[in-house]
Amino acid sequence: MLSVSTLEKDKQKYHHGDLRNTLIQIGTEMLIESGADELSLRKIAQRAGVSHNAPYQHFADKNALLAAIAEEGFRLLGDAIDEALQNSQTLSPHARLLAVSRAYVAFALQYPTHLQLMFGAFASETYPSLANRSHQTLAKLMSVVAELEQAGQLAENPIYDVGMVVWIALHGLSVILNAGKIPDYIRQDRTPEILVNQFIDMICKGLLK
Amino acid sequence: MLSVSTLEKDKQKYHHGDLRNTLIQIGTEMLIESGADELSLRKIAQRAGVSHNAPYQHFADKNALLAAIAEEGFRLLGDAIDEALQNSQTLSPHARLLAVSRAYVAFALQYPTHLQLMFGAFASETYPSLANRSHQTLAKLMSVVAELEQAGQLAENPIYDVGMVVWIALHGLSVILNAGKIPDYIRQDRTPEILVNQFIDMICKGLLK
DNA sequence: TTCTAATGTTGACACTGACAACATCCATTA
DNA sequence: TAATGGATGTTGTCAGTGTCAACATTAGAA
Repeated sequence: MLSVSTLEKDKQKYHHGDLRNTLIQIGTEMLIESGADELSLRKIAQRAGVSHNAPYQHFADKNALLAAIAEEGFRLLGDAIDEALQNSQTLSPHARLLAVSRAYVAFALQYPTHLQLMFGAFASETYPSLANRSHQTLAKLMSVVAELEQAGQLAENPIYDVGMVVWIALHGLSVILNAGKIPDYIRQDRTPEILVNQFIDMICKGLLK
Repeated sequence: MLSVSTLEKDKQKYHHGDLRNTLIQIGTEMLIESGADELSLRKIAQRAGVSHNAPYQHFADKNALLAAIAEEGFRLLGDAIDEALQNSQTLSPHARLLAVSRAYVAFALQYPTHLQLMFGAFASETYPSLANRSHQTLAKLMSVVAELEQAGQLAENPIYDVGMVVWIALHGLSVILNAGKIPDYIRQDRTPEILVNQFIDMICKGLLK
């Protein structure tokens, strides 16, 4: 092999420098591009310009890298929610809840494979930082619920339970939309946004008399 | 190889007879036993006592077999719901809704990998019979909602939308429970059954004043 | 009975995750 | 400054996987 001039911009050092984060980033990209089935450690390593075994210095096994990618997914989801909160500052708590809800489902539809990874069965004890990230995401939902509470609009339920119900509804809707499991005769012409608005509103107001 | 006496009980015929269903059944068992990662066409074929390529006579590829296993999962879920309906015949529509809800979540917790498969991204056009099965499952939920309607207990929402909201909530709760994503400080000591009862009740009554 | 389509087998191939042994490099310390 | 050990990356290898192609066996229709 020829030795590479140190003046080259992308000079190839023996040590990558930040391989761990690079692998997570590339994995995230490939997951978005080609889906979870096409994700292989070796392809990720290759695209990072590193040997097929280098990832094992930073991740115990493939699952550990997937968990890190899932964690990155929660970060992205958190950003999307934050953005919705930013853009709805002047609105009522209820309108903000709907804005956040739409952002959640929009994220789910944009990154379906990510969502599946994020809610896969990664043991919290094995991947505590992943668990933390998911709790942080939930906290963002809770903050909107807290606004409703402060506005005196909440029925008499534990506030945390209200947040959980919202999360559950958003996630259920996301999964069922992604799986294409809403029959046409029910869905009719409604966009995801409209479905979110209507379904979350129904939950806010209650299904029964 | 020695020729096998035709008197042997499990004589090995060249043609299996009902390989397609056998593969689905074995796949279902292995999915329950060892999870989706351990599922391989070759292991399933081996356990069926058949060569590693025999499955390709009945399934275009691995994904097609997975779709069939997912379909079997909807059948099992349907059975669980039917059983809950049987056992609650004397109860009120609302109590029957809760019974079905508990059955749904109980199934999800018992067969977590199945649930993930069932709501994976199988294109409805490619696997129409899987789509049918999922619609049949939804119909069972709808029947309980119809009871509520006939009892005059439904708020003014399209009945199909009510059914969808119930499904969404049940599925969201199932996934989030399976993923272990309810923080301890929220979950406290509540069993899944109690969580189902409380959360579904909250949705029935509404979150807001 | 004959013949053809359905069903099952054998063999091969590229790809994958993982392990072990080795190479390179960086940072600390003497 | 020099060396030395731990962190990082590489090469080689292995069993297991999904899939394709070619072939073998069989059941059922003609």
